[in-house]
Amino acid sequence: MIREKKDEKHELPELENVAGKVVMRMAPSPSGPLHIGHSRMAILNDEYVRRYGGELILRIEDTNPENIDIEAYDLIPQDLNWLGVHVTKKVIQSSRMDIYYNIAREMIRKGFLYILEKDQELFRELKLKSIAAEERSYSPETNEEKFDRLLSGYYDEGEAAVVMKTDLNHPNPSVRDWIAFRINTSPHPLTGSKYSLYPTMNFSVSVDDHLLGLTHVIRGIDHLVNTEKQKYMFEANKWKIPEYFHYGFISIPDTILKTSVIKQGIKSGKYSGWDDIRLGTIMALKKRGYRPEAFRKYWINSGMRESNATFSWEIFNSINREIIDYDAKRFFFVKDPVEIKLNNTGKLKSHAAIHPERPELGYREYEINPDSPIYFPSEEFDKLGENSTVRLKDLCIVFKSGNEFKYVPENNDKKLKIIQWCPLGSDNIEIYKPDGTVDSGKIEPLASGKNGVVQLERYGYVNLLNNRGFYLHR
RNA sequence: GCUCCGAUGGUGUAGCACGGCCAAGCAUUCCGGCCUUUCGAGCCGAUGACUCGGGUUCAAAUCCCGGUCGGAGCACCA
Repeated sequence: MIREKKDEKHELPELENVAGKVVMRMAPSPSGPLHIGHSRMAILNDEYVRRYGGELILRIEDTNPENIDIEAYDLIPQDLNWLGVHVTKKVIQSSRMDIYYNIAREMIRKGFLYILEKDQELFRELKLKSIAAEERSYSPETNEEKFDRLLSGYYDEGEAAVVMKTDLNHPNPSVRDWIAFRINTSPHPLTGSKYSLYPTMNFSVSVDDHLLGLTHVIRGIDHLVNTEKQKYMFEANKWKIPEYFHYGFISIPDTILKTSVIKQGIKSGKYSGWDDIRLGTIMALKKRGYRPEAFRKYWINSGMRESNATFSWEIFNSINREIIDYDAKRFFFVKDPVEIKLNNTGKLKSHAAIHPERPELGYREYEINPDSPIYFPSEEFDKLGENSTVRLKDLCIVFKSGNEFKYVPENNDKKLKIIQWCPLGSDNIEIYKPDGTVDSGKIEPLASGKNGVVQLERYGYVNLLNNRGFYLHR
């Protein structure tokens, strides 16, 4: 159904230097589940692997024991799976510590790494002046000895580190002799206190990108400098350097994404969980009724530009609406209902399509007895002037008279305001909105017990879930 | 401050690597009209952009230089 649409434009650009298949990766840190920003890197990588064939590696980067949420190891793959991202291989960095140690030892022997026993303030000052720390010229033997001491737990946090030799005259001070390993004695959720010497991201990423055979790396421009740092690793070891591409930042307006903020909010009871619909997590967006295809289409549409941009909920919603509309059944919802009499003398019958473009789905029909009131949105009622005529959608025409309506027979006036209503016996429902507010009211009987995305006419698309509603978008 | 990146309508993009086919395409929003017993969908129409200044050239959104603005990095985080 969705596939039939003609998406003539909006294709991702070709990658450079593709020789046959590609190997790509996404590398989240396990601090929490994925949010909409992460979905971009996941989908972009997935798209290219689909196009060229090859492997898509999920590499969980958990070399900083202080920034790990154990739940994330499961939540991340779940989110990716829901997004339709096809991971062919999963790697967890904390299970590869020996690999990093072995390569480090090799590099120490070759003189590419040295052990620093100096406080970081001084080290940083020296780097700013392009001056070598005295340890830089120590022999490989001395360094290997110290490395063993480092591994044995001889040093405490901050007392020593392993440094990658680069170029002390590099114009960017942070590229000069960067830290390759540091000590962190916090317990690791997966490995406990087995290790205390952890590689920094620039070291482990380089090693893994090489060992896993990455051909292309696409990542955000925040990694531009890291790419430069990592190239020193590749050059020192004579490894083949992957193709890099850096895309610009997308700022996502009006959306709570920061893991630390969310975590704090969950803890304090402000948010109900990772899927609280006020959040920008994949789980929350799923709960509201966004479709995975919408994410994919949006990110392909917005491409891989290096300039920064703003995420457009407008466009995202429009894409999603196109996907869901065909399957969204129509129902009436009356917010803040008031009971209003129609003063009809005979029975009235309503006749409304379940989906205006799909008559085969049938109709929603209700009978309104004489003297029986209906539910009507109070706000709309208050706005109506005395004697003004409106059409109760799919039911009849009425005019306002005091606190009641007066029934009038059909007329030919096509320009009447049309307003939804609900029959007596409708269920109560609460609709939770992303801004944190809740709309409560009545939903027509035929909708009761339904789950999934529906369109509440003149109100918006809502995901129904166990007799509650979660607002999707207009 | 230093290093590095970027700049097309309200928003998101196409085009720029090989200057002319671009008095700039598409999507979305807004506005108007049609259709319609939804403020959804559909149809028609309208408004709206190449950051600025120089240069090269017969010709520049596309190449060069400078300014401006925006962003990223300057961690023993990723």
